[in-house]
Amino acid sequence: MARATLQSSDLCRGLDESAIDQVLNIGKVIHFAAQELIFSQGQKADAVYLPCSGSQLVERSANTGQRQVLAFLRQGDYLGLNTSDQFLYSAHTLEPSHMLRFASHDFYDLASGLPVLRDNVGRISNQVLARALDHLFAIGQKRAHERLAFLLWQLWSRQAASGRSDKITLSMRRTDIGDYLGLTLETTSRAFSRLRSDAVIATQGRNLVQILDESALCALADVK
Amino acid sequence: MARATLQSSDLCRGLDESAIDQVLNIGKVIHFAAQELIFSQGQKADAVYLPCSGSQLVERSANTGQRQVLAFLRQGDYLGLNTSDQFLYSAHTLEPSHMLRFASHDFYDLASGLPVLRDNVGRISNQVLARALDHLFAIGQKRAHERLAFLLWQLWSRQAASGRSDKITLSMRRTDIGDYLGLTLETTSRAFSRLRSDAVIATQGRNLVQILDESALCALADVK
DNA sequence: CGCATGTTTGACTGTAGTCAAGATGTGTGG
DNA sequence: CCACACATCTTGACTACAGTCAAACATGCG
Repeated sequence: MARATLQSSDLCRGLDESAIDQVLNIGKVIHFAAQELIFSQGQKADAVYLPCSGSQLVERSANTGQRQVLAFLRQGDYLGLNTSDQFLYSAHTLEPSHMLRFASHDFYDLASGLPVLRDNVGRISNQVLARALDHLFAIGQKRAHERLAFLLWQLWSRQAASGRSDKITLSMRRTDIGDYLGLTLETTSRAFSRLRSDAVIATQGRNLVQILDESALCALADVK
Repeated sequence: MARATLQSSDLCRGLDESAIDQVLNIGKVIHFAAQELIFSQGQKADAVYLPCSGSQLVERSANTGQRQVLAFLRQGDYLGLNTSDQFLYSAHTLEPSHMLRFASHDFYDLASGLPVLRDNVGRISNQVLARALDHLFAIGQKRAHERLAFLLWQLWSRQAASGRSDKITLSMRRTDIGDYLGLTLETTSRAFSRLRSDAVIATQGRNLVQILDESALCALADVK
């Protein structure tokens, strides 16, 4: 599983088999239960993680109890790559997950000897920033149901990269979505209802969303 | 001016004089008038800039006319460092400004031969991301006057790095502040009034803010 | 089946947005 | 140097969107 994750990752794009072996060599697959803490905000940033299976959540919380969810992760994403010496956020799993873990010093030592890997890390940093800017725009400028459309489009387009389907399975709660979008869970729920009644999406159970009108979703999300 | 900017920059931290000369060699100081465009969103990202004087604004706008201000810059900041092949945002000056400009290929060629410079670029990327996450948290979770406190604290603590003073000169309009904080200019203005009546700040003219109660400002901004 | 957890909906409140008028700066030309 | 005109900012009145509190409704697990 670890090898498959690496081979299909942007991180190892352009690396030959032997280089991938070197990367694999310093990593270790760890299993986490659902809702298990991976690391905490403020903790020494001593590791880099690659999700191999399951889904994870990245969040920042304040003394005041407020919480901002920063990202939802899955296979193909990265965790802990762009940190100073302390983690600026916490991460925990949503579903049971396998994560490929690298000790930071091992990882950066290896990267400094593999220019391709090093460049990939830089490229990924840029992607992470680009995503943060999209997120910022959505939260700062859009209305509730548009923000939800933005998230659904994000989730959908990222999973579409693997297998084409008009369905999304949500592994997070409404509260998590709300905290990602800067909304309460009630407003989030109403946003779901609105997209449903506007026939943009349909839902089966709590966690399965079907996209009925892709172009409407894009328009609301203001993408493409 | 360019040399002084570089010497005091995080970008050139740890570089010796000859290395700084090399950097200086590939750069060129350009002067911009107030409110002049530096580059546009979508344009090929062919340059990196360092503000030497004046102040600048980074923004993203949508087809719908909505605008999110992403950052206010001044000496000590960076512009265009963390981009893919196209700029993901536009930048223009607020005041007349001198900017040190590097062609991207020159800059990255040089960086690949100077490990210290390369590492500094990575560190700066992380700072940029860290700031974006702070921004995200503020917009997603705080109320209007708290968001303004957050911005004032940011501006104040960054200028405090140079010379200690309890005053901040704002080079941007209320609209710009509103678009940075995800508020309208009217709400922004009311937030100023509120901080004023709560004796957190005082204002002299439109653009000069005096910080009366630093601890209240920090508490509202939820920092430190 | 029953309970716990999570979600939806309803009624009401509060914060920020909109529209509009008035005040305060800022720059220019007489 | 003053007067005027334009920009920008502030304030007010009203509206709309999202937040709060609360109850009813699902869903899933033991």
